[in-house]
Amino acid sequence: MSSTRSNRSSSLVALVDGNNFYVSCERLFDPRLETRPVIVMSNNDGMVISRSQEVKALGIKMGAPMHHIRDVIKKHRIATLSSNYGLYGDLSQRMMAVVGQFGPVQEIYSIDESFLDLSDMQGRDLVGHAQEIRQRVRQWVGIPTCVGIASTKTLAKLANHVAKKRPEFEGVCDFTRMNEPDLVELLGGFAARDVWGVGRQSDARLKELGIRTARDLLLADSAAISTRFGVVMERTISELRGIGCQPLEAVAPDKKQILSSRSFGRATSDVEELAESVTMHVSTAAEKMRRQDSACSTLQVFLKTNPFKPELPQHHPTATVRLGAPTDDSLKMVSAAVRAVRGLYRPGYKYHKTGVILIDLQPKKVQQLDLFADAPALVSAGTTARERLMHTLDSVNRRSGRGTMRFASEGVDHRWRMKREKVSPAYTTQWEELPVARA
DNA sequence: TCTGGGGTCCTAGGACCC
DNA sequence: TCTGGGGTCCTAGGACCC
Repeated sequence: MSSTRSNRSSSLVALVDGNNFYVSCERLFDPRLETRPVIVMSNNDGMVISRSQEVKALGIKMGAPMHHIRDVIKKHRIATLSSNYGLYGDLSQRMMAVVGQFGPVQEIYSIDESFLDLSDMQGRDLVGHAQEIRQRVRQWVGIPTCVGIASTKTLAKLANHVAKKRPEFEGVCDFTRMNEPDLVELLGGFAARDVWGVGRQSDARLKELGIRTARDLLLADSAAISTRFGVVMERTISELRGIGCQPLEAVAPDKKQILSSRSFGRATSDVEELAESVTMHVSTAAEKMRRQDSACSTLQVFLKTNPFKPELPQHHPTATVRLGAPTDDSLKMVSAAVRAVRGLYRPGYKYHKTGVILIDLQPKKVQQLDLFADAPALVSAGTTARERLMHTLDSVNRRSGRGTMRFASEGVDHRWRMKREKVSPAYTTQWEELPVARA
């Protein structure tokens, strides 16, 4: 054991994470929420995706279906809000910009978390530095955060978790300040499930081997774990021991696939409505794809009935659609996808979700040509009329809001659109909805 | 009435080739 | 009588993350 963390001094990683991020965003613009327990709900107001401290204390779990907790909500006067991703995304960008000033390399890991490389601060006051980050984000953006510091990403995640759970750390936990026996003992107080990369399934199987805590996992026989659980879990153990297996990625790599899907507010058996929703998903996904300058030659379309209603007949077909030469042309993709919907559709089922996945993504410049195509689709000099149209479409929608310019086959009625009954205003991204300060 | 959406990586198994 | 072995590619599915 003495050698397991001997090289930990070589790198320093901080994880900065927003506390109850969506709830914090909502509270920032509606101070009345400060004194109430608050829940932010998923799309369609279906389940819990962010909870204030008070809600966590009441034992309401992440992911709980809203209709299971109706009574608790009423009893404790919990405020429930539809999710407002425009708001969260905007505040996220501000938070990331502030955090990024505190280290030479930042990896934005999710909407509310980023890693910072602090390796060049060896021997300096890291806790003080981290407190400064927290204070500035709080002051400039308004979001409370916690910071975990350690020699690897996995340990930094765990340190962050400790900082959140143990008030005595005052929001910052630095594992590199602790000596090894103390750290191992501390980890004995946290479940294996709290470790990044240990999910529900692995946790159950680890328990069968007597591995219950983060400490147990750190001390486990990694060769034996590797055969039973695979290389991913083996890497997790290495990271717990201070051996970095996951470098920081400052530049987000291009997406390898892009998915757009959504449950309906109300199930439908109407093939035209299914086609409308799929048209919308294709155009959303294609716009994202063009933003990263990629093209694709294959897409998948799927329909799903509601799996939570086993008493109804179930149908969840998928179609894989080949497009020929790689393309980023929404029109081409829409017509192929809609054809696929008509092929997949069976009358008599209540569909409650559709989706489109663009797979096979590749940079536009280096694409393979279709051997049988009449003419190269995208390599022609300059831009084609179709490309200019896509460009116009994207810039209009960027400037004036999604859906300003769209395909006729997306329909206008949208009786299937999702439910968002309690959404807060777009405080930071729409002029008409800016908060007003009163004297 | 009522259970999200968007990703990544890994593995197993089948088809096919030499 | 004997019934291989190694490699690639593709797909589906599982597990994990937030």
